Amino acid sequence: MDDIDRRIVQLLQTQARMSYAELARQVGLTSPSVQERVAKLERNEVITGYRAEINSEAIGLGITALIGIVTIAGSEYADVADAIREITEVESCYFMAGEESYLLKVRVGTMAELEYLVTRLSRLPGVGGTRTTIALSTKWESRPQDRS
Amino acid sequence: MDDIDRRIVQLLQTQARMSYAELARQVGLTSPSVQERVAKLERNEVITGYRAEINSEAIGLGITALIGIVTIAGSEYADVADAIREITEVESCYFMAGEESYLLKVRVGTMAELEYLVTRLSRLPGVGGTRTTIALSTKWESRPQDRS
DNA sequence: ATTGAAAATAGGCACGT
DNA sequence: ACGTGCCTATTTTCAAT
Repeated sequence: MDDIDRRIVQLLQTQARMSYAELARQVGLTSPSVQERVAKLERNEVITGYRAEINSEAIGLGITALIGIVTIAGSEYADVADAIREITEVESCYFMAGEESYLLKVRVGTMAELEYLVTRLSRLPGVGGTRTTIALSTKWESRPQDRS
Repeated sequence: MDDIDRRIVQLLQTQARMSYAELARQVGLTSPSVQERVAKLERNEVITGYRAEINSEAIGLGITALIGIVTIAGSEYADVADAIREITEVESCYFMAGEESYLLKVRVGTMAELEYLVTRLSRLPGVGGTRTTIALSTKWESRPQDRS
């Protein structure tokens, strides 16, 4: 991980479809060299994937909510996570320090769907309670970190 | 937005660097047709960007935390958001319903950096208080929604 | 450095309005 | 007749080794 690697990562973080040729021009190497570096970054799991960013409203998922999950004492944390994983509306899942063991970011199309989602979550084995807050707007999301 | 568009979106959501040629094969169209569709999806802001997913630990940002921000009555919400935006450690920022007006997802390398970050946030004009919780682990993040 | 593949672009055809 | 969406054909650029 030298400066050039960092520069490559930085470029791909915001323009993941950039060609190797273009990357090469920007970092001052040849295309094969850059290909080799990117392959190595992928192999070392510095780069773990490439995603198109989708406007969720455009695909009928206009509501974003955060749901804290309080687990029941004595339940297996991993089992709770596995159960939550089955629920496709849960875009992100963090195991947290604090009273709420999990924090979920979810997306749904309607309030009715959110209600249904919360009831499904609250019925999962090991789940003692939920606390839902709604995002009125997303100011920004998944902004790349500038560690350069 | 027909079924083919949805399929293209779905493919790019998980493999953003897939070539137009490969996309074309998968959806049963020619490469130029797919290019045209993708260009239109970008123009209509259904696809808003392409990002490489980076293993944050690998770039020295091993700590993920969530910070709720209580704003002071009478302060301009937008100004608070603008001030927060200047802080690069804040990867996501949601304007929330509830007591905490903003919820931030932040990444730092060390606890000392987190402490410094929280103090900077708490000093911003309009910020009345902060509540920080730490992610012990990320089970998953930015998982694509299956609206297909 | 070379070869095959893909991207980009232009032009035309068919369909539906 | 016009816009739309797909195709083919060609040139240029890129990927891969």
